[in-house]
Amino acid sequence: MNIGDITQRTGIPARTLRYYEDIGLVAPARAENGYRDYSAADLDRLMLIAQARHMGFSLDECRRLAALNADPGRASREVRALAQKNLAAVQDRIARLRALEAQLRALIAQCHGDDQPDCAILEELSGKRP
Amino acid sequence: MNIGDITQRTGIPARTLRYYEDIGLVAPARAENGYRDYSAADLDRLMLIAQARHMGFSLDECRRLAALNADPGRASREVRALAQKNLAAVQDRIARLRALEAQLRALIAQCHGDDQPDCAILEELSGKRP
DNA sequence: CCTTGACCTTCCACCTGCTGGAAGCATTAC
DNA sequence: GTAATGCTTCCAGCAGGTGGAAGGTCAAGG
Repeated sequence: MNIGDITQRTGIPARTLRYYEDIGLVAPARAENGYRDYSAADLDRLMLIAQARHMGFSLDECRRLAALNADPGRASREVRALAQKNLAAVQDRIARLRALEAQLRALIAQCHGDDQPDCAILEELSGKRP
Repeated sequence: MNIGDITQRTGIPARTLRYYEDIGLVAPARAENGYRDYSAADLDRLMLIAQARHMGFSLDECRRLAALNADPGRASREVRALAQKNLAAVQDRIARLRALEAQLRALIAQCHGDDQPDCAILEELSGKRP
């Protein structure tokens, strides 16, 4: 299959597929004419990668997931550990963002938001308030 | 003040302060010896920027916040609008991450996580399940 | 007075995960 | 035959920094 077919089936832009080859995430064969010639296995691998990306896995984690997927002797423990690491990272980010949200809300609530220059947000940010 | 003093007072690494100068976010004077010579106003500006970065504002938003802070004729409406745009972005990211979290939890719950190779996570990700 | 160590300077490259454009072949459609 | 896609490569950039090398400066101690 040509790169365009893979794009259609995985939703990954051609550009990104070339990038994935650059970083060694996938290694399609080449046809006589120099075009990338993706095998069914390449497609499978890229499908997995596309899904994993949607689930927030980093490219490096995708690489490991693809390796595990291709390894018949794998232990599902390893896969689960990767997923749990990812979950923890996601939860951490959520926690941080929620704290941020609360702070922003508080800031916004204090600002009049009118034509006048006095602004509680700027006061807070520039540390002019204790 | 030297760059090290600013680092101590703002918590922004010297490296990053130089970067901020490169992108025109701050423009300290230079001493005879070529060292950056930050004024009190520069420090104030960087304090604001450091706080705004903590609140998730982009560098471009920081630039605008700093400009508003320095403008006595500003309308607090503008500051508030910036903050609200940021809040909306944060909320959007939280929503996405929460959806992700739920998906990851579901995946993890289905995987045995033992020595065996069969793994619900890989099955889901590689689309071997409907 | 000299040396040591901390601090400062510049430059250039690298990180993640792409994305954009230009220039140039190959293939396909009409 | 030619025009529109589709493919190739390379180079360059986005955010927001971080890392290292090579070198100038300054303050303190012996």
